[in-house]
Amino acid sequence: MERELKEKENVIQFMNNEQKIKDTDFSKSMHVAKEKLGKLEESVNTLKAKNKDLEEENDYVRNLIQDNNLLELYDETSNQFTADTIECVMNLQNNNISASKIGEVIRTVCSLCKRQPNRVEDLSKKSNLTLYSDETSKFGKSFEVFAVTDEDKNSYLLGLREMNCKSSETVLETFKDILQDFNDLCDGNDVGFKVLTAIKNTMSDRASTEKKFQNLLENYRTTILTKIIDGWPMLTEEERAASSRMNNFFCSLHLLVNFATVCGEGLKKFESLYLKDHPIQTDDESETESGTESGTIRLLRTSAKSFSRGVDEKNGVYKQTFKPDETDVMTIQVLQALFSCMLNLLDRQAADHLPGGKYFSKPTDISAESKSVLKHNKLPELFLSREDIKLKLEEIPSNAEKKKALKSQLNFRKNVLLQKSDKSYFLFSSKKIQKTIPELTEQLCKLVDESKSVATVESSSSSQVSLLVGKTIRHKFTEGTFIGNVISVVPGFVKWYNVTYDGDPAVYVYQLQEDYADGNIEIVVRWYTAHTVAVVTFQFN
DNA sequence: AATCGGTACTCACTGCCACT
DNA sequence: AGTGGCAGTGAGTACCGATT
Repeated sequence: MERELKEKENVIQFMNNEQKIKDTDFSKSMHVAKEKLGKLEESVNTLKAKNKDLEEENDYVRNLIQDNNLLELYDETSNQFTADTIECVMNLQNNNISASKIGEVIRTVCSLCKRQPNRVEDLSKKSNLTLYSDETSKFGKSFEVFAVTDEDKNSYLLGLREMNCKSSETVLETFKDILQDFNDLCDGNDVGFKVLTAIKNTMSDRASTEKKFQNLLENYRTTILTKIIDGWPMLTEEERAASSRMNNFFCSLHLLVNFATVCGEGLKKFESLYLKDHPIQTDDESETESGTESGTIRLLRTSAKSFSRGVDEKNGVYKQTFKPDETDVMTIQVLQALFSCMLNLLDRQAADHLPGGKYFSKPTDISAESKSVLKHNKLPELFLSREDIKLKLEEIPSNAEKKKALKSQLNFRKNVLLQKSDKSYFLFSSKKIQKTIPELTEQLCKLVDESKSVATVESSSSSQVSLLVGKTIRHKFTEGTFIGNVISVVPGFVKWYNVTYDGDPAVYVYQLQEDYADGNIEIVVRWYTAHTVAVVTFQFN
């Protein structure tokens, strides 16, 4: 019995051992299987990724093919015809294809290539356009550029023509020519005239020819209106006047530049007056009167070179301190002199916007009509710069030289000016294929455009913040005059201001602009009132 | 007819920088 | 060290139209 038990035990032990060996075998093979599985999973993953890549590429290529079906004659983002299109039209015209047939030619050729031209903007259906015009002369030739913006501030080039003379009549004739071309181009729909009637505003510099041109244009537009508008004789006198009236605006950048010029002249006058009373003891006679530039500006220019960061790194002295000193009295005199000069200029150049001017009261109908007006007249210059590039390029005889010139221009913008833009604009080749001269030209034009363009979207916030905020005012009440600080505009109520007055902790709310217009508020300089400096009035007449 | 106000271009000069 | 190219600057000039 005992032996039997032992034998069984032995058998069990043997079986156990056997089992153990089998277990390890199993775990071993299990491990191998797991490894295999891992490897398989990995390969599945890579295959999946590959598949995804391929799918994306497929999509991309499919899009590309679809895109390619559409021939881009018109750039939707910049709202202009592409340079290629313009060049194409010019070439067609050079080959004696009549203007009225050009559209048909392009369409036919497109269908031959199994492609479709994209849409073309219809200016004649818009309203309240703004006409920009600017004259320029190069090497004795005069050019006039006409451009238009719509209410969304999209810009269109109407035409760039050479003129034999720059009188206002010639400008008008040139403009009529362009409109006539529009008419011819669109087969008897009077499109040019419709565009003309849609133009409600003009923007230009203050050249006397431009002013005269605006008058001539207004008259011409009225005569066209009588022909275009059905039932013109039925309209009342006011309705006729309203639709024939145009708003003339002038470039505010020119105004800024003129500020500088006027200030320079004012300073010069001030200096000569001052030097009469306070002759400078100097051995060098030539130092006193030299040139027509005012000494102050010259000093500013020199010190800008020595003191400002970036102008001249070697001489950089960055620290600046402002504190009251004995020259402040004169500073006030100089400032008053300058302000009187600026006032003089504003009287002349901004009369329309000052009291008594036609835009002073801000009639609501005008602000609706003038939605399309930009604040400056840079648009014609922009189109002109493109033309300039092409003209200059034509002067270069060989294609290799042309390419070289374009490349160096692009390199200059990239490496020297450090112009930030789409990186592809700086490349000379794409996918190992050298770019053509028109392509490079277009890149350069785009870069020049970008560097010239300013944000045309006016920041509403900055224009809303009143100049009064943060100023010290002398506020006249029936009870007397109080000195106060304008803290802020009441949120949500632009016309209302929070004001505190000296010796009174309370915050008051007033419509300061009305009081300012009535002459009950003066903006004062704190320091000036504290020291009660006797101010010498200074006038240029 | 002369002057003024306004715009734009050309020319000469200057200082800076890179290249030789 | 000398030189050429380049941009910025001021002066001069042309031109147009309005005003005196």
